Formats: sequence, C-alpha cells, structure tokens
Amino acid sequence: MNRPLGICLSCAMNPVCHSEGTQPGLRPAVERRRRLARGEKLFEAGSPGPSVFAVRAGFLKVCMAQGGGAPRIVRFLLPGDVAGLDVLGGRVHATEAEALEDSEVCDIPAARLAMLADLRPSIAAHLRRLFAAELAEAQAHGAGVAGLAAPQRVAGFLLDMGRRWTARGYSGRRFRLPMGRREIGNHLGLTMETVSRILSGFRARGWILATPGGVALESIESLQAVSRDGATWRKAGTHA
Amino acid sequence: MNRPLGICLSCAMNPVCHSEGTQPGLRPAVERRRRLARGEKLFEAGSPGPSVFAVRAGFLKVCMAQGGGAPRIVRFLLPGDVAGLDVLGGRVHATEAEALEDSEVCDIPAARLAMLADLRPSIAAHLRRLFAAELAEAQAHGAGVAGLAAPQRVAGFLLDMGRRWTARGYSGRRFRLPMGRREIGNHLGLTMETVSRILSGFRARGWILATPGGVALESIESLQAVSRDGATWRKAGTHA
DNA sequence: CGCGATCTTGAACACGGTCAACTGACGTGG
DNA sequence: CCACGTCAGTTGACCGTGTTCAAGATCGCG
Repeated sequence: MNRPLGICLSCAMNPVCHSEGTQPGLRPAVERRRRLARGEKLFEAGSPGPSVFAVRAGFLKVCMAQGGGAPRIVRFLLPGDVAGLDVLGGRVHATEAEALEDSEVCDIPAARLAMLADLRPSIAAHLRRLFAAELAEAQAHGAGVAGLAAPQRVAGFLLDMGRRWTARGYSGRRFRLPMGRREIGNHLGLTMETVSRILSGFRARGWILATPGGVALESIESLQAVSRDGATWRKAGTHA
Repeated sequence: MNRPLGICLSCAMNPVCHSEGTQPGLRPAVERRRRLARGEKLFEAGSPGPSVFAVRAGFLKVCMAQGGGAPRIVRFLLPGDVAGLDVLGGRVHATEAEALEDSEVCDIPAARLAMLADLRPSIAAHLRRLFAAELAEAQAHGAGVAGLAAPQRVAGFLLDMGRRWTARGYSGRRFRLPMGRREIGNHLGLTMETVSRILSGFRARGWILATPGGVALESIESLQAVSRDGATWRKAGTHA
C-alpha cells in the first residue's frame, strides 16, 4: 500500500506507485526507501544494481564526466524528480547522482519498472512521457548554454527553479538554493565568480534577495526580461 | 515486407521494422517513405500529425528555439538515425528538423509505434534504449558546450562524426560535412569565424584535409589529444 | 576566538565575438 | 566568353565578456 503524502502527490513516479495492487502477487515498484547524507552518492556512472530513483525529500545533483574537462552538473533533482532513467536503456548509469543535502529516495529496480511497463500500457506511456520531458529539458539546457549570455543563463536558471518549485505546490518566488555558487556555475558553464557577480547585480537592482542557501525573486518580470533579451541587462546596468 | 538494404541494416529502427508480419493484420510500422528536398522541413515544433522518423538517406539538422536567443541546432541526423522521439511523450514535437541535403525518411506514426511497443516487450525495451542513448548524448553535448574550450569542441565534433559514420559501416576518417561552418558553430556554441579559424589551424598542422563539403581526418590521435586536453592546442600553436 | 570554507569584489588578461575586407566557387546574363 | 553578383569561407584587427588571479568579507563551527 502506498501513501501518497506530501511530495508523492506531485511525484513523477506517482502513476507507477499507484499501479501497485492491481496485479496480485506483483511486488511493489518501490523496493525500498533510502536515506542519503549530504555528500553521499546515490549511484555512480557504471554502477551495478541498476535502479531508477524518485526523490522524496532533499536535493541532489546529477553529474556527467567528460573526457578532457571537469565533470559537469547535468541537472539538479528536486523532490518528485526522477533520477537514473537512462539505466532503462542499458546495464549501467551514464551519469552519477550525489546528495547536496540529507535526502530520501525511493529505489525502483529497473527490471521491475520494465516489467510493469510491459504489463501496463499506461505505465509504458508514462515512462515515454518522462523520457521525452527529460530529453527536451536536456536539449533546452544545452541550447541555452550554447547560445545565451551569462546573465541570461543565471536569470533563466532562477526562473526555472521557481517554475519547478511552483509545479510542486511550493512558492516559486522564495525557495532554497542548497547548491553552492560553484555548482551553479558548473551547471551553467560559468565560473563561481561570474555567478556571484551576476547575482550581486540582480540584488543591487532589487530583483532578488539572496539569503545564505536561498533566494527570493522580487521582480520576476525583470528576470524574465533579462532571460529573454540580454540587452536589458546592459541598459539597466548603465544607469544604475 | 521490409527490405533491410543498405543503411537499414544499421538503422536504429531496424528492430521495429523487423517486427512486421509477426502480428497478422497489423499494419507495418512505416506508414510511408518521404523525400525531402534540401531546406525542406521534416516537422516543426508543435506540428500536427505526430510521427517518428528514421533517416534512410541524406542529412538533417534538428533545431530547438529558445526564448531570448537564436534557435540552436541540437543534433545532426545521419542515415540510420531516428528523429522526433520526443513526440512519444506528448502530442507535439519540441524540436524541428530540416534537411541539409536531399533526404529520404521513413514515417512511423507515433500511435502505431506506441501500439507496437505495448504488444511486443522487445520493442518497448528497444525504444527505452533509443531514448536513453539520445538523452545521454544530449547531456554529454550540453556538458561539452558548458565545459570545453572551442578547439576541444571542434575536435570532439569531428571525432564524433567519424565515430557515427564508422558505426554505420562507412569510413570514420573521410566523410562529408554537408552543413555549413555557421551551422557547425551554431551546434557547438561558437561563431562561424571561430570554427573556420580552428579548422584552418587543424589543416595547417596536417591533422585534417578540408574539402568543400567534406573532411579527411589525417591524425585522429592529434585530434583526440586536443579534444582531451586543450593545452595541447596552445603548445602546438606556439611553435608552429 | 580563530580557523576554514564559501562568497564577494577588484584588476588584468585572454579567449572568442564582432566587424570588415578579401578570396574563390558558382550561376546568371550581357 | 567574360562581366557580374551572390554566397560561403577565410583571414585580419579590434573589442568585450567572462576567466583568472588575488585580496578581502562573511559565516559557521570547533
């Protein structure tokens, strides 16, 4: 019996959990819960025991190593996000995930998830939806890093985080940012210093309020303007 | 009846085509073939008539628009590649695809592909594999654009194209490059001029031979060295 | 209180972008 | 046949954004 409490309601794996019990004798999708301390790795690239994970609480980062460069943070995981979908395509993970703060995840063995998908077309369709969404997100992120100036990327990052929190029923204007400046920069293809400077700029204009480990978006409109048009930034900066 | 000729043998949709006939009364996966003239669009973002496409011949680019920036080329499609998988997750395409030269594709209606996947677990598993591969590729590309210097990206791009041609049974050392410098730059997050300069540099060192619309990789080792370690470039450039 | 890590800020530099001129291939028309 | 226009590519010179290097500020924590 699953308990759709709190974050479970907006969890990407919710439909999968809800399928339990419809096939008597079938084991539940979630093998077990797992607690992670800050800094602990959920899985590593090429790790055994392939599972997909749903984040119940906490905050994780997903990293990918690349020949000839430092590992890059591919995405951040919020409660309700799914990690390690790529393991459904092969035997091992292409990425690794690490907790940025104490977290809790649901461990869903890949084999069991695949079996469920084969038994229930609705779950197969849901998995396709998750894949497609993550693919589009990854492509959009790559396009942003390739084509946008630094302030646009930072503004877009803040807005995107807000959107994701909103989708979970939390405030999209005030939320925690448990990752460091260095990690934001790593994710956005910038240095820690550049991120810090741009956030300082936003703060100086009164667009955000930065508290240690969190932000408040005071002027979402201004951030949207910057994220759309880099020129807004230069103009605003000139007379400020 | 399908004819696994030429590129079909290494086509990502091959297992799907081969599933035909096993379910009498089921229509073949491929609705029809479609020819595209250079510059013609295969599908647009948000377009109706959702289909997945397998490239039989030619060369395509997949683009994604982004608020506040020019559209970016997300990937290039070679014969045997699959385009538009993301439509399996929703109703519309998140990207658009355009032929860089006269091309031919197999049109596989999304609904039919989903049905096939529900009937045959092996096809469902294959789709998951395709999704996972494309996701990993997109993430790796984003990580590269975020973390690598321009020469590393260009070298990596050439090597990656070679790898993909090799996987199809063609030479990974000499192949066509039907896209323009501008399009390579767009894909890599660089300008046309930077791409041109770097290719000139490679050519001056005898690492590549650039012919109009094609390249020959003369020293894959050197290119690999640059793609792994940007410093190789500066050192080599100093004494040249 | 003092140490360390994280963040902020400053100054100089370099990579890649921008602007511009030139080349060569190709196609058209005089 | 050559003049001409166009367009992609190449190359050069300059400049701006973001990096690098370095010095403080801030905060948590023993």
